[in-house]
Amino acid sequence: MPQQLIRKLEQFTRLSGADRRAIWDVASRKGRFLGAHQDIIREGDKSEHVNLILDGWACRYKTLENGRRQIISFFVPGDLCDPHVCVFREMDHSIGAITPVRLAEISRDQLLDLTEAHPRVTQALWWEMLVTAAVQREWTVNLGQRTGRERIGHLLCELFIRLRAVGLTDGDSCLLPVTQVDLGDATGLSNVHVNRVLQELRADGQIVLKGRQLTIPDLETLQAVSLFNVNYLHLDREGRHLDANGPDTARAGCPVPQ
Amino acid sequence: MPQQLIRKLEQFTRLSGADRRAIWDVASRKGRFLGAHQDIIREGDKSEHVNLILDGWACRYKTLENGRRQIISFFVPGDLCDPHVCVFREMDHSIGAITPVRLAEISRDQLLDLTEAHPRVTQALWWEMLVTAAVQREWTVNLGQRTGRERIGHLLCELFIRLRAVGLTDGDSCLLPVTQVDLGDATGLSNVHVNRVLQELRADGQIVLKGRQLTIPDLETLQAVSLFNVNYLHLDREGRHLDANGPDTARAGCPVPQ
DNA sequence: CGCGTAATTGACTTTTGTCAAGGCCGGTGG
DNA sequence: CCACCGGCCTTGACAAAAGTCAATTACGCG
Repeated sequence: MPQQLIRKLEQFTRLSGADRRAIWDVASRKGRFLGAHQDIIREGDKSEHVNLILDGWACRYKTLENGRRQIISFFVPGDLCDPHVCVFREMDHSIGAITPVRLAEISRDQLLDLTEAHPRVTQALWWEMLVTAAVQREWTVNLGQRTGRERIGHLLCELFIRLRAVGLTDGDSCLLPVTQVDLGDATGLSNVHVNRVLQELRADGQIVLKGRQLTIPDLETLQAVSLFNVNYLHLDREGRHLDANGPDTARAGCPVPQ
Repeated sequence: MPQQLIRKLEQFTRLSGADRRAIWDVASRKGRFLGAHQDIIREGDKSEHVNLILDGWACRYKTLENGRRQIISFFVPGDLCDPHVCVFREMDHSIGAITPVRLAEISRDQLLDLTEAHPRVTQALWWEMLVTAAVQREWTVNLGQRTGRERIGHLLCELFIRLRAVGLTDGDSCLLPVTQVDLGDATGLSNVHVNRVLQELRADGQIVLKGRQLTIPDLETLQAVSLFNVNYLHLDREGRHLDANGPDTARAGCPVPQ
């Protein structure tokens, strides 16, 4: 079931059959199902394990005292939700399901065993964690410096490319199971403005969005007008220098503390 | 010279004398000086080591094709700049000095030696890295959901509290060696608007800002009107359960990959 | 003292938000 | 099969927040 995670990690480095089986194994132990709009974990809770999204979409979010909500990141299949495992006493944000979600709960010990036995996986999980941080930085840029239209365009480019990296696109189309309110909460725009921006993008032929189906006829153009530079996703097999050797024996710190 | 780093790490857990000496040691090997506005490392460069700020302020930033710049985070003494060491082929952003800066360059191997010998330090460095990520998330919220005034107020609260955590405040005052343009680049506001917001905050007695000296007469009030919740900085000795024991021998993954 | 950077101010424009009403559409129950 | 319901999308009119431009002032530093 964790095809997407494996596929994503292989954007960074090549994994052996044993590596893949080990990932498959930890991801198949303990599952959980949630309905749309349910919280996977809430601000203030203690996070006990890492959640791997197997199916569906989720998001990290925070709600302010004045009631406004910011979506901090989106999670799609193959994403790991909270690597803070056991360092922080409690979550400083919530994670909620957008669609119905199926996830695997991976304990800290399972992860430690996995990484001790599979240094290549360790490297790949490090890469995954650092890409997550890079995405967060890019969101800061998005919210701070781009216009409404650029923000939405940028977000759609990012989501499309991330989905493509895990095999969840179909040509130039993908599912986009989020409401316009969600898009607004992620981009810092009102739902009304999101609506208008989407119409503009549609009118210019830059997107086709009908129901939950998104089509980007010309990704390059959308990227250009959205000031989207794909570098921050680091999808270009940066760990490929490891491909030649057998199991990597270089010292590799473990991406799970304690 | 790395008093601030040590002091900061002790916000999380208690360190032994040997832990502190080991940190002192790696931070004293190789230093570097930069003038204000010089780049410590630039987008596209290969990052070879972790930079520890010993003195001065720096910032992470990105420049878009249209010339606009977003400051993604501020670094003050005691902060570690780029833990991406050697996973990514190249930096996806730049780090620049705001004031003249003195920093320590810590190689990956030094860090690995340090963490292998000092599990408590490993834990603390994990905590530091996760706090950095939490700060980045909070910036996303700041840019997405707060008004100009709240954004500036929030940023000032954060900086003041971070400085206080490393002993760089003096009562209710601290140095704020950034221009209004910098504040704008960090909060997504124009310099003109930053100026007006600062005047409002001054007029309401919420800050005193003269030259590079910032005073916050009533931090609690400023926090309240800025929707600032300190939790995300995780300064409350969350690792204090480790205090009692001697050197911690629990498995601790290393916060430096490869 | 003079230069250059940074801060300030005013007038005006643009972007985005708010409010409120109406339309679409899929699902459900009679 | 159809009417109704609720969530989501769409639209218009207006308001508020923030940006831009341009000129002026303050201030630190050599």
